[in-house]
Amino acid sequence: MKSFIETIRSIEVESPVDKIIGQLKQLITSGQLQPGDRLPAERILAEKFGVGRSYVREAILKLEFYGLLRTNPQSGTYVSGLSIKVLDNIITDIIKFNKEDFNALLEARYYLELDAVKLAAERRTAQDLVNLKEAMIDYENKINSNQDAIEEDMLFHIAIARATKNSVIESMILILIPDLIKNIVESKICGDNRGKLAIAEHRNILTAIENQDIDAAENAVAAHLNDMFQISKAGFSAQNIINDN
Amino acid sequence: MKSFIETIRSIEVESPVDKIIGQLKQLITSGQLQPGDRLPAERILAEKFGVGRSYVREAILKLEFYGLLRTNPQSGTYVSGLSIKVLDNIITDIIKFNKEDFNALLEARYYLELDAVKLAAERRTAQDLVNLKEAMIDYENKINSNQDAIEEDMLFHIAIARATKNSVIESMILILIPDLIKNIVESKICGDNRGKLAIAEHRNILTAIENQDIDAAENAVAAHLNDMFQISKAGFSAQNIINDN
DNA sequence: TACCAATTATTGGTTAACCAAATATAGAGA
DNA sequence: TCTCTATATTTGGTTAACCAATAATTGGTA
Repeated sequence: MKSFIETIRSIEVESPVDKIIGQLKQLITSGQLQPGDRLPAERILAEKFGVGRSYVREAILKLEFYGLLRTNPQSGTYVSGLSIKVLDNIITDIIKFNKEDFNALLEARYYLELDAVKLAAERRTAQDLVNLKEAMIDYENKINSNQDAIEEDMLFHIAIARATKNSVIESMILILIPDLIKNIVESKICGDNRGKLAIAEHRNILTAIENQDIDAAENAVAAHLNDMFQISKAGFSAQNIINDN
Repeated sequence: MKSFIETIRSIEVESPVDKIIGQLKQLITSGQLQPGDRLPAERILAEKFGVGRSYVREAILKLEFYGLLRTNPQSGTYVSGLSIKVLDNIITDIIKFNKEDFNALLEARYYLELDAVKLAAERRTAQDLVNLKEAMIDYENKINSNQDAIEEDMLFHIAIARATKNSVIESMILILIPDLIKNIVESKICGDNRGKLAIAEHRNILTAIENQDIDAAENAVAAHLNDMFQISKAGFSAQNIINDN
């Protein structure tokens, strides 16, 4: 009896929303709707598709999650660029959701940046090295004159992300880092001399990337991010103790 | 004048929807709402939050999109355990026009999943092992009876992501994997016997996670994803040759 | 003819009412 | 006391009407 029931396939009832999404996606990917174009009004679409407006709205909402569409209130719904940037919306959402889960954000950043620096060491171009060096020196100047160097620090890390030549990883880091650094500074996790210590660490990272020494690059970043990594690790351990009870 | 305009931050108007999402997410991550629990009815939530029901619906839709909730019509909205959206593979459909970005996505998935499995091996609970084993066996049954096993494959990988206990990494994988796997299968990048090969690979991954052998787990996933990794790697190499000219 | 202000029409946003399916309840019968 | 059935209630789904912001139109003025 069981073997028979196993063979029954679940009936795929394609909901009206999925049908609308499919058609809109088709219109966009086929080029009939270009980025910047305005979609017909929701009421018109509903009539054309022969469904209620709420279905159309739901479909549009979902496509907005992906960043495929952008809605301007009282004006219309527009096709936005269909590049890798569609992921940006999703990444932003994920980070927004997990704003409260600081440990998870720290940890994700740690591992992402380790991945990134390995790729950067492998693929960095001469231009990347110039950019990295520039960002590094800007940072050092600010620190040495006792100025705030948050932005410069960020730019150095972003320069690493750029050098990966991986647009997805770059986007993830680009979105994640500013959010994190803001939090780190506000919560004063780092002591006052952290900035000075970071100078040498940045130099180590750059040297390893320049030499295309992947292992050294990974170790250098791991050392640089170690403080934060320990915080997140401690957080997760605490979590586990709670769960084990 | 420009420097002045630069300092203006975009005003973060937290929409009612974002507030609701934040609160619901908190309830879930804090454990006050466990997987399988039913949320209060939409009308009740709307009243509690002091907003219209449509806002609540929109928030639920988004959380459903990110795999945190599951809605059963006329029954209620539940906190989701392992689940996937079988929605159209929108991300890959959009970016497959740009080969470079597609490779970047493959590569990002590769590194993300390596990170994930390391964390999973470290932190997996007994329940995680049960979930993983169940997902693995479901997959094997489907493959051995020559059935389509895309969904089961996805669920195995998502079970790994869940075992990381890192909601940021989990969310990213939850969004990327179904989209990618569906696309890979549909485009027949892999041969017909790929499914059978994957059985042994899945077993290796599970064993390593069970033994909390982090290195073995990483290697097992690397072996499992090697085909795709080679594709992305080849893409990046080709890119470099172009750049070097 | 060119420009501007007032008006009109159209847009997405929002609400409230209604629907059918799922569930909980109550009561009859064994 | 237990089980089953009929009923009532609750649920998410759906519709239609209304709202305010925007865009288009119109008419008048310089």
